Amino acid sequence: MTSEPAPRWRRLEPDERRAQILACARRLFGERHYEAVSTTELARQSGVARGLINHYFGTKRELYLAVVRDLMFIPEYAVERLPRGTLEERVAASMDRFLAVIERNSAMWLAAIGTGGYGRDPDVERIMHEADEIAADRILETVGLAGTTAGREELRAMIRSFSGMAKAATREWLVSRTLTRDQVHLLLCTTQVAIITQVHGTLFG
Amino acid sequence: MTSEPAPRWRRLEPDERRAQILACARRLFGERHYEAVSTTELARQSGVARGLINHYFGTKRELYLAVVRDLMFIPEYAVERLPRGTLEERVAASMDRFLAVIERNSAMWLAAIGTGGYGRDPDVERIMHEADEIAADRILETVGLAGTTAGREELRAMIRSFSGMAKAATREWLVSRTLTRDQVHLLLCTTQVAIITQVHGTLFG
DNA sequence: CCCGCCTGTTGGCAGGTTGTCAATAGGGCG
DNA sequence: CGCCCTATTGACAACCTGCCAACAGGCGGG
Repeated sequence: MTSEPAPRWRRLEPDERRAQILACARRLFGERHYEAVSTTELARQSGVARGLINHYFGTKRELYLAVVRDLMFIPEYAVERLPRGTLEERVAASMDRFLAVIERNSAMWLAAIGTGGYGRDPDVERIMHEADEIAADRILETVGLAGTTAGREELRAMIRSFSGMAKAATREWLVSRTLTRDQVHLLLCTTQVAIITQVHGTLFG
Repeated sequence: MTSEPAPRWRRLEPDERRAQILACARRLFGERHYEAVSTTELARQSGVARGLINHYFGTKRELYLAVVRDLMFIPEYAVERLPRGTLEERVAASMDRFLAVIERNSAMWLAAIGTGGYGRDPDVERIMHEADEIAADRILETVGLAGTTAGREELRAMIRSFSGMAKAATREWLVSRTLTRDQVHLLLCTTQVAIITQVHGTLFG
């Protein structure tokens, strides 16, 4: 007659539970900064015991790093089928796709480049650096310099520096609203072309 | 006969004590990130009771913000007596002074821009933004566009974006050692000139 | 259909951290 | 010399994090 007592908690697959906690962490870390989020609250909002978070991620810090790593995965804008044309045309086209992706995933992008808690954090810095490396490779392909050998590392370093400007510029566009999309496009295209033709050209032309 | 018992602690002027704690905090936050520094250690190394830190700065967070604010005060590279000449020459000269200052205070500079570089933390973000504003004004003076009215805000926004690249580039130079000082100089000069002549010129020329 | 085992999950403990506040004592001044 | 102002201390309460032994959901063998 009496139905069996409803289980007090459901047993999930590790991957599933992990993803659930990660999603909740992404949300909380997204709206508040590191130290303002306690594992206690994280556990409560995830609907699990606090100890489970340590079981899956080890430490609060590692959970945070997992979130950052996760956010850095931005759907890549297809590089294939880029129009053949002058350097300027190809840069303009790829930058256009880039901004389109950013615009569609603006929240995620801002969260990703805006992540970093406070204080210099070598771990976070390393993750950001890896992401910049990937972006640099993509740009090299785009502009058809993927096979360059002379001054390759310098060029990559300059492109990583350029990424710093791209991040700041998209923030001006999407957060401060002080630049329009077209202005950002012009700014980034001009700069990128200048770096490739003038700077890299001067040094290793 | 017995000399009077040596006082167990010295009474200092508030400003003096405040500065002493701040100096210690600057050192510790410079070598480790926020959460890895405890107020307990801060107090011990400062040679004061932990409670005194809260008395002077309120909270650990506010102490941190005070450090950041302090670090952002970089001795300004004199703008006066800039050589009269072409735009390129003036930009090159001012950039040279800029890099010289950076080189002399590299630890401080890296701590400042590494701090939050990109912070979801609104307070830190606001401080960094103020510093960028000041830098933008200085650049405008340098290139002799301080009086511009057409597209002034857009130009400032672009210069702030440029600051993002300058930060990343100095990091490549001083931390990763992937760029030389000369290469950074060339990169920044070329970019800045391109922004002013091509981008700003195109839009509001 | 029931039982036993594997392992996902819990809950409480120990050490450490932060902000507060009443009490203490340095040292300048009348 | 002694008073008084206030810089400074030390202890307390609340909280947080990492750890771990114990518990129980639910799948597979008998």
